[in-house]
Amino acid sequence: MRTDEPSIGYLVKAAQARLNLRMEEVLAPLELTVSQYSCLFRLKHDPGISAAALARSVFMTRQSMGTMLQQLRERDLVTRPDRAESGRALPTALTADGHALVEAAEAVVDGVEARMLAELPGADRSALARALAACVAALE
Amino acid sequence: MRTDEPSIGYLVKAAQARLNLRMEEVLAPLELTVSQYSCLFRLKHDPGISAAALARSVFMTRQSMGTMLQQLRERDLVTRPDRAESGRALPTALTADGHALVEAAEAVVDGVEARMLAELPGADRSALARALAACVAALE
DNA sequence: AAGCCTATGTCAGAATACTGACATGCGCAC
DNA sequence: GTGCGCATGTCAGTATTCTGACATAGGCTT
Repeated sequence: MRTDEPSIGYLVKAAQARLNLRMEEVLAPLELTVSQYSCLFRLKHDPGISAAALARSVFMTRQSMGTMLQQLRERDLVTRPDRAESGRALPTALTADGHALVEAAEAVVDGVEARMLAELPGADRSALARALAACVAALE
Repeated sequence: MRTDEPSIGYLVKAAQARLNLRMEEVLAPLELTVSQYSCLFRLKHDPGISAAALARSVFMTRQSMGTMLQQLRERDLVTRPDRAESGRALPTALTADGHALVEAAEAVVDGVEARMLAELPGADRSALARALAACVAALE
């Protein structure tokens, strides 16, 4: 009798927790937290995005993103105008330093993800991605 | 051309974030946070567990668990001896109130998980569980 | 044009979880 | 038996993120 299998919700949390832990380990030498990396990564693919949209894409509040962007700005990793040309949104983007750093970070983070998926054949990876996307959509 | 598919790491984070959000919503009427629910849930299945082991099982530090248990103790949801019979570990368990509350919480949380998996056939659910477990193990 | 709604950015305060540190108690090697 | 290592619990301080609130800017309806 095996009725003690962990729920899928718990497995999702477990996977996220371990992934976060391993990412912290490899990002620490670069002086980056996981949140900061996520932010820079997103900025690389969406330069000029607003802080609020950036926050939503990495599952944070815009207030927290505000303080984080201030720190990244002090390290000259991102740029942000003091005033908006039109509207309230301040378009944020990477500096050259920020771009270089996020590329270095991507290399080590890709290593972690590769390690996580090492035992999964390609077909299983696709199925996992589709299943997770379905879960996300169902909780919309 | 579609080369912008999100990584599995991002999907894991997205699923966990949305799941947490929906759990917060349904647990709020019970005056429970997700962390508190996780703690009570684990205590239901492992009465007498130590706070440190409890913390590990819900991916927190033992320090944070200490403060959380203090709060739960003040609400008479858990019991904890002031001194250990042997060793340092203080065996923690649910009170009758705690047991009743966690069962009510399980009902609403199960609803959220059911909603998350609504679109997935049974075979896909098994595959998802196995894939997630493999990811967790690979990051051990 | 005026009013309403929404989104963005920011300030202030609170909650939550973390790291570092230390004492205590057990088990194990020696 | 003694010393060492390891786990647990707790205190103190820090960091991160959150909620609540407000002002500003644009779109949309009327």
